[in-house]
Amino acid sequence: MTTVLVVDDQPLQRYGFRMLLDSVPETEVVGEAAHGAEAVRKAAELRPDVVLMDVRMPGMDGIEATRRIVAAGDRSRVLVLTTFDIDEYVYAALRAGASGFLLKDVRPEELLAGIRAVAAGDAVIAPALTRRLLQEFARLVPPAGDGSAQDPRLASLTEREREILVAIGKGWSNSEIAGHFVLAESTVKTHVGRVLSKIGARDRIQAVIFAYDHGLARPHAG
Amino acid sequence: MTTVLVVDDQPLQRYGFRMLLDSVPETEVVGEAAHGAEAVRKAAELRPDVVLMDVRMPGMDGIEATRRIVAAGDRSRVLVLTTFDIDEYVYAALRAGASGFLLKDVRPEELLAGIRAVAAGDAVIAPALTRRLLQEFARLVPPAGDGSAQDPRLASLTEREREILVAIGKGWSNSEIAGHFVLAESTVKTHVGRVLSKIGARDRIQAVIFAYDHGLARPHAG
DNA sequence: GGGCGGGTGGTACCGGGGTACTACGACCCG
DNA sequence: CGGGTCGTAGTACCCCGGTACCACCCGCCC
Repeated sequence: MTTVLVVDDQPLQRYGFRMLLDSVPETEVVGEAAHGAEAVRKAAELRPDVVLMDVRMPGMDGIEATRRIVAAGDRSRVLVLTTFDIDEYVYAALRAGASGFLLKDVRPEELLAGIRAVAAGDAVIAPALTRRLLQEFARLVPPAGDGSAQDPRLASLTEREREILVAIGKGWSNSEIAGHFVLAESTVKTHVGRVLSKIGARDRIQAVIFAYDHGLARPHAG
Repeated sequence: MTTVLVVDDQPLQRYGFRMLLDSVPETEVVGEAAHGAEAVRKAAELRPDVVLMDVRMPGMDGIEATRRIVAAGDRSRVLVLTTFDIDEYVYAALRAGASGFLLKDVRPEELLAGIRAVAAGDAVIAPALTRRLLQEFARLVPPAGDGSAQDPRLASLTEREREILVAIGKGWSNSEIAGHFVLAESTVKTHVGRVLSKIGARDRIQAVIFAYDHGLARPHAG
């Protein structure tokens, strides 16, 4: 038996969900909420297996409510529902920790399958959204593990120059680089000058950008 | 009617798929292939709506075959199947341009639903994989614009100062920034100075790094 | 040996970047 | 009204970064 909390500001919509979910033996609606704040409160109180969450609501919206419910760590999974397939909602919901994202025009059996999957710890995405998500994903991932088709400008650097470029990418000044590699500052200047010339950067700022774009420098999000 | 090309090195597996797909009126298997090279050739020849592609095959594997079929641009969608839920396969397949990824233990009706979705231009992911994909996605995206758990230094910036920081992140000089925003260079210097002070950067180079680390600047790998 | 590329140094110069400080209009709020 | 924030703008000053040019050493290879 899967317990469900239905969150939607439209009473009629909640009624529809309740009818559907209570009509099958495997799910049971244990509570309803009309807005985000109530959803957070009831989720903490009822500890449902799944929270069926509408995105657009007055007051605290579904995204923020999702974030808080997930942060509470009560093992409740959140399945987000929306009328429109607006991308920003999708991304925001996923960042908020939602386990799934479906459109409201989902067929009943698909919704039930979605709830089943989410309750089991899996995740679901509406097929229409999955395509865009995959495109976005493919766009994000490639720079991480390519390795073969690297920039010829990068290949033209000597070992030492690459080290210098990495140091530039860390934001070090010439004197700091000199200190780190035990070199004269004039030597560092020579190296930096050659690096800039080889990669076609007019100054070390664009060299930093080059380093980030080519994976020589990596975010460490502090 | 959806035409399907079945690609698998196991004859018995192909037979199973053919029986299933030909048993319903909406799909028809128009061809089979036993390895990647044959798959690429037959896809070009038969122009199926959907290619059901096994990942593990002798010779050219399903990933490479997928890449070539997608690159051919014949509008064939590739639905990748694998026995194991190995992540690297998933990511590689998605990068290769696959429209879907399902496990071989999928229930027949889910496979049919998947083929239907892919033929319609949507995408599908096995629920068990979707969860991991979403986690990965959430890991990749958050720096883009979280809103809650973001750096207080970033929050302390005014709207204008954030714009300036983004411009700095693009590698623009003060005069370029001035030109872009139609400001006096002295004004830009004032803004830049305040930005550096607020985020605790000693010069614009470290501001560039800050921008990248906090998602205000994005790699564009060129 | 001589040439060559890479790494290491130096000097000299100049311009952009950063700092310090000041100032004023617009706007909001108590 | 006064006070605060924000955006705008200016002047003056100094220093780091970038460039140009040169020089030496080392290892390698023709």
